[in-house]
Amino acid sequence: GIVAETGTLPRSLANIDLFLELPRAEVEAIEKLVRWRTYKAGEQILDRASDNKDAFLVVEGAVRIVNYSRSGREVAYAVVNANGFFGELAAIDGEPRSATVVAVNKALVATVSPSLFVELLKRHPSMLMTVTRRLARIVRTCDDRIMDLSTLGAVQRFYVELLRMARPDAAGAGFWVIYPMPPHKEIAARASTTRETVARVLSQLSSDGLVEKRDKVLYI
Amino acid sequence: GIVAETGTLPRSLANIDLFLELPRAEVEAIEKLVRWRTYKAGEQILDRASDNKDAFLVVEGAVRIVNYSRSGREVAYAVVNANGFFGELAAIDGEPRSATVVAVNKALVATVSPSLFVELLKRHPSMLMTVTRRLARIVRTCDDRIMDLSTLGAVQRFYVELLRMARPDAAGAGFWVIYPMPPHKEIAARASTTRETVARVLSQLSSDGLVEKRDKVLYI
DNA sequence: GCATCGCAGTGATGATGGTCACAGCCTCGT
DNA sequence: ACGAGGCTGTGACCATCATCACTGCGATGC
Repeated sequence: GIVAETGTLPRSLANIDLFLELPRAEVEAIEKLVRWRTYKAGEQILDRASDNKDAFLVVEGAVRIVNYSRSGREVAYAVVNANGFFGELAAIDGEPRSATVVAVNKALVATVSPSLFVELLKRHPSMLMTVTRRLARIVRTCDDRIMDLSTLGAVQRFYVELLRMARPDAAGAGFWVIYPMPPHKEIAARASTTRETVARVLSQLSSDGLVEKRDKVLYI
Repeated sequence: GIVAETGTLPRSLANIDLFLELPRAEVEAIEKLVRWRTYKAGEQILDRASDNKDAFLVVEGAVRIVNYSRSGREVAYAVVNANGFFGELAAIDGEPRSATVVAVNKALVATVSPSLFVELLKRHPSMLMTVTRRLARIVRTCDDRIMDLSTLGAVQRFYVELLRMARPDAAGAGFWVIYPMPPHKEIAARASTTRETVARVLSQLSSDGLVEKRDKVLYI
């Protein structure tokens, strides 16, 4: 759920996507080999500059993968939800960290040493295959993004980002909704533009009657 | 070599990076299961729109991975040289092609059916690992590029592209050289800018004495 | 050897969008 | 309940670059 405010923590890796195909016993063994840690909302989990090479499993909460340019501009790469993982890159190739990671919500995260991670991948080819498929998906996403950045203007990028975020309305009619409407700042980071542009275009769309706002956006 | 003008073709997969760790016998078996084809310089090998899902091994020559926007703008992703491979994405995840591929030189390419490719990966985890590492490298490259596109101006992107292409001069002194100087058009595609901007900035640099041209560029 | 085509250089122009600067609003925490 | 700090709208301005439009030049083919 969004946040289980209830005091303590189910330190189980049973639901982690990566381990779905592993025998229960093995997963329980792994649970004892990882380090556990909770992070507060907004807390930094991993810094681009750090020389840490661990892989991370997100057990509860969610996490944003992000990067800051020298000039302080924020570029958002992705969000990893509960039961996902991140930090595979450095664990696999031993190169330096390529991005910074911060907790969105309060989050419970398990840390896996790179040697253990690689060991597991070697022992369980199906796990390796999962990682590979994930990387494949990431590559596709990145390629698309590069295309967008290279060929579209800021406004258009914002449009497609909107579309990406929107899901067809649950209750029938041709609406599309963006439910937890993220702050302009964040949309801007995803579309690689500025807060101001997002605000402007949004109010433009709104006055054109294309979108309506009520804590969430409605599409016509 | 650049091009072996000598008539025919050494249809061997012995040097393909992917197979380096495989026993010779196995590689020879594979040689009989692939389709062979040569392409002329500039010929299109793979179209973004095609529903083909094969993987490809580059035996001779080189290949450019590229994409065209609706407006005809070209975005260059990468170059795959002899002994490399491409097309893994679709072979792995079965999704549609994400890019177009054209031959740079005359090229000899072996085509592997997706089922065989996956089969091989399953049978040889070390091969899978190689593919995974390659994807990891690609992801890193893409991330960097997204950063550049998001935070740098066209001119600066061109600068860093120049730097990326340059290698320290073989013979001592503090020069950096770009040897086979690609046409402006192509540099522009890599840096996501236009031919004109490249030309302009280049002549600017040149009049500042920062670079000199003589079929190849010299750095001070 | 001449014609052709693609590459290279450069100017003029205009749209796009980033930056700065405020002013109103929420919303949370105490 | 009230302040503070973050989100949001919007105006003015101006740098950046893509686009268009030509002009040489250098290969390449017949």
